[in-house]
Amino acid sequence: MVQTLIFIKRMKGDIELHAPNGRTGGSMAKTVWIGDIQDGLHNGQTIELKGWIKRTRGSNKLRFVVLRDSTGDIQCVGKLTDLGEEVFEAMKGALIESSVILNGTVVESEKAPGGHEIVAQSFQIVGAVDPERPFPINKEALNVVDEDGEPMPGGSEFLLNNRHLYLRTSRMTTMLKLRSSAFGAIHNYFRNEDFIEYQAPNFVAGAVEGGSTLFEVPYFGETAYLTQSWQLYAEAAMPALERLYTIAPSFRAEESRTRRHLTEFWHAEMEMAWASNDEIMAHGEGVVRHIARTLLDEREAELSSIDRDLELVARYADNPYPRMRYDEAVETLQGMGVDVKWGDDLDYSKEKVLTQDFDVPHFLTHYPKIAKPFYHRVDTEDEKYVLCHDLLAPEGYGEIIGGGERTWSEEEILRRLDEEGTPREPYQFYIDTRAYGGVPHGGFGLGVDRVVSWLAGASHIREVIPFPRTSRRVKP
RNA sequence: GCCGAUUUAGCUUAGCUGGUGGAGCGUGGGACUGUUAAUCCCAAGGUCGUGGGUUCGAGCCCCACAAUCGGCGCCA
Repeated sequence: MVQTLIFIKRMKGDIELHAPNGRTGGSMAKTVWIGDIQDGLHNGQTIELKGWIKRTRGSNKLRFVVLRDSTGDIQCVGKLTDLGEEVFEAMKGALIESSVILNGTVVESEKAPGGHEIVAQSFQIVGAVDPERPFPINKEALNVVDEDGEPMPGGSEFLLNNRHLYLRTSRMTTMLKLRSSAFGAIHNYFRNEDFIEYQAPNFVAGAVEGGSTLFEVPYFGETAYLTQSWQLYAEAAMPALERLYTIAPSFRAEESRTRRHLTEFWHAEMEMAWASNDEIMAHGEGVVRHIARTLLDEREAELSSIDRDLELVARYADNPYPRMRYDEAVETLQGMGVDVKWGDDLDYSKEKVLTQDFDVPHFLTHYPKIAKPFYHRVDTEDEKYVLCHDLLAPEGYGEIIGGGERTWSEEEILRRLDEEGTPREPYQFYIDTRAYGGVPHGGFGLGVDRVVSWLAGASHIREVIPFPRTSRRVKP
């Protein structure tokens, strides 16, 4: 199909936009972005700007209209003498979040926020906002604080109910940009390391995580479940692709009421043939550090705008992540007077104590076999342990990676299932994959939302996903 | 699943020992030619989450229910 190509100059070169040929009678494509204006690319030019009204102020002869688009904010000045009575009145009556097209001259101005402003020559409202129904999110709604007076815009019931409108406010827009860069960084990391992207089904027949609750879905007279992890299906493809990864949603029907949990979260998972626990961990460290580095390279201004300490993020990008065996962690905790005994799983309250002195993420390895499910491979050097790892983020953000070597021989996996009293039948396809050329292998799952939440310094994981799903909320 | 809270105008909230609810933002009207979350004046806007109880009288005390938030368990 023939399409009209419009080439637009942006900071990073030419961007191709595709407009339907002739059908709309002309192009709606936008050619000027606020971010570029504030970077000085349009000084002295007369331009056409398309955007939304963020705020207005002024007198009855001079109006200031702050416009926003996806790249930033800019102050526009409208003078009665330039615009004429009719257009000036329209500008005066335009409400917040009206969409507008404004023509004017870009000037440098020390008085304008950002250093530039536009002196308007024309002003046209595209989508008006009704005064009977003004944009409900105002500065008061954004002023939500918790009991300690800390800003907590993600915790307001009103903002959660109006999430579809909250998305366009500056904090949420910033979080979505950080999130995008994090997703891109994960793809780049694994592709650069010769991993192949691979998709597993979201409807599944059985559990992956022992103990985690599954969401049931009616499935043509049968019951299916929403996947908790791609792992079992990734292991099936491991002999074909050897190094594979995905970024996909996982679902867990846990009534967790914490700032680290969602019922639907984005899971970056990798699986790797011929790999030891140490080698898998090296990729876990590699991808997390690459995400931190990418955020600094691509989103420094955004991180600063939400008051994130850039030196802290740089520390996470530039330093190796130490490894600590489970036994050592337990001893450390006991030394701190924490009531924990060997064989206990380390819950969040203990993780928090353990990580309070960490200045970078730490791996915890070699958990007792009794604390982990059957697919974790037993350490041949000491069969009390399994070859696994968790990566714990500092600043109280908790576990961001869980992974390790998999039980790979058919004989051993059957023994582990029997030891646990887990029935074989639901895992028959998984056991089958061991019967034909099993090899040592492993992988990990990374909670993408958790990593973004941590690196952004968010007050709640809800802050970094557009429409959070928790045990109490599936709307909007 | 467990524990702890909250619910007053569109939003954010004040409300004393129980005696007919105040404000800021937003909206409408007015003033102002350089504002920076503009400012100043005026106005409209409330069956105080729902149901019941105590009382001469309930936003406030008691009970139930509902919605939501925070923390824990579990995990990414």
